[in-house]
Amino acid sequence: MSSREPDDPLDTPLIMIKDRIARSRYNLCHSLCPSGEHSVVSILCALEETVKPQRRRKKNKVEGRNNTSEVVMRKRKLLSEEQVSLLERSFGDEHKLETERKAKLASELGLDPHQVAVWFQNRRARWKNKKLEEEYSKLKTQHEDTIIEKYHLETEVLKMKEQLFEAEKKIERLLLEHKSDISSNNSPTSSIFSMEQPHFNLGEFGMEGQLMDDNMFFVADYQSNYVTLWDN
DNA sequence: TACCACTAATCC
DNA sequence: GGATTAGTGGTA
Repeated sequence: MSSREPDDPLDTPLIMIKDRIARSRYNLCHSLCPSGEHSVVSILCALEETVKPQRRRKKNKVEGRNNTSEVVMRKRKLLSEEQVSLLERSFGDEHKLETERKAKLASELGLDPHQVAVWFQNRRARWKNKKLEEEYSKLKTQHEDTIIEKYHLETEVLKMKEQLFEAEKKIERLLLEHKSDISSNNSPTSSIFSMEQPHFNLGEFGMEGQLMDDNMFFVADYQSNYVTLWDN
């Protein structure tokens, strides 16, 4: 009576075999990607992509004379206009084809039920491709519109930044002027905000400003009456 | 078993 | 060369 080796697969529980396969997968991936940057699944998928076998269809063969097999070209029968028309109408009603409907259609068309099934299969594929193309062109248009809008917004932001920069420069210049006025003991500038505080005309930026103290500048927006304060 | 993706074969 | 028909293998 011969006893099996302890490592005989037949003696190994299924769970242990699965565990070994998992560990082998991990070791393989680790050797391919030691940094662990790519997941086991992504590496396996990539490997499968690269070694994906091309499916080659065998040519139809028939038994020839003297038991030799001959390669024959498959004859493809084009459907008549009436057949296609009825199939199209049926497809328009419902893209799926139940067994009963298939048999009924096949008998009405004088076709093999398998031919009807294949026709529906191919028709669904054509329909899906068309939908994808439509969806693609819709998304492409949306994308192009978004790019144009982004460009306009970016241009606007640049203009506004320029305006802001100019306004800040002017404020700085006026503050300096104000300080030099004080030091030379001149009388205070008139203001719409207050008679005591210095007022700055920033009309070209759509606003006017007033110095509240050494660290605070008060700005009124003409158009929206919105009032802002910021630290100088 | 029906369905799908992919492909080959064929027609026009 | 595009459209159509049909074979093949994988999957739920």
